[in-house]
Amino acid sequence: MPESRDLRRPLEQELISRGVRMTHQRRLLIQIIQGADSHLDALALWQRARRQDPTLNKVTVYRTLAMLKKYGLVDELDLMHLEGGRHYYEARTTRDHIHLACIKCGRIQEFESSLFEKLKGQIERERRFSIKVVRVEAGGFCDRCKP
Amino acid sequence: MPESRDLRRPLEQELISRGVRMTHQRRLLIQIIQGADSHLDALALWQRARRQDPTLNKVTVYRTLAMLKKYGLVDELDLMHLEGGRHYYEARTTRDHIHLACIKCGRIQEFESSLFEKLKGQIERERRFSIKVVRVEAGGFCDRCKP
DNA sequence: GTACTTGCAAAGATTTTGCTTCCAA
DNA sequence: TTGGAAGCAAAATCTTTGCAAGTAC
Repeated sequence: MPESRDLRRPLEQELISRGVRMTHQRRLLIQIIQGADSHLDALALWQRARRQDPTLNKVTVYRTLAMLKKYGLVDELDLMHLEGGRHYYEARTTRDHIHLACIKCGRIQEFESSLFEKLKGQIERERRFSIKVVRVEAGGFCDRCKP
Repeated sequence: MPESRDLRRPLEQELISRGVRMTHQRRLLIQIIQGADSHLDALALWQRARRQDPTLNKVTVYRTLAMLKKYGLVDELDLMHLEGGRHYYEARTTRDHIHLACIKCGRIQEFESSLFEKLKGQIERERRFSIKVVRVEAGGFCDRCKP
């Protein structure tokens, strides 16, 4: 899966270099996404953004997320819909990873694996399918919650 | 990932053996899910069911799907939300598989792989995470749509 | 200045809930 | 007979759209 974009580059630079207009709303939202400790959904992102700019509208959050998704700068996750049907977002990193969602405590773990990379390669080769985004989510019991 | 239930057993038998009440609505919905050629969402399932029983309510479809999901008899898919935020369902089969969604033509392919089985094993071992459901979805260009 | 973006209000899409009636076991 | 299930209507949740006003470049 060749990837020309340098994913370590901050989102703002990335957007500017693509000719996307930088508004202060976008700058704020991007900053929150990049600095987030956990996976945020639109509502959580909006709530954090409002602390800095109370006039920022929820619609702007949705539109900004759609824009970032369009440019492949964020990944959209379901995290097994442990609570409601919302989507979660994370800035795309250099390496794909798997999300493990504990159905008991709700903890989300991330997991990287060369087997995963091999699996992607296998799909691309055997199906001649060009992967643009890939999402792996597992639901189950984490080590702390295992019966 | 040990799996005690015999997944080849028809859904109806499976439900009865679990003491679930069999209504004619459930029988009809299960039959459609098992015989479906493609992945159905709640609306599509309802539309097909209504051809046989015009009084069957959409809410019953949602409740039946929730029940089947609870018992682990169907898997819920997003298929990369190529069109809207709906969920798709498929009867659980003996072997997990990966869904490949073409972002150009919308075609959904399924892919089985021993690498995938190995990957699950690795997760269970290294994280001591007990996987109950796993969902792998890739979006990209299929062989017919590749530029 | 101009085209793109925002805020606001409203609508749209999908799913869930409350409650009464009905039916499978 | 009786507790669980279905139907109906209404609500809840999450997201998108139309349009006037604002703003980055």
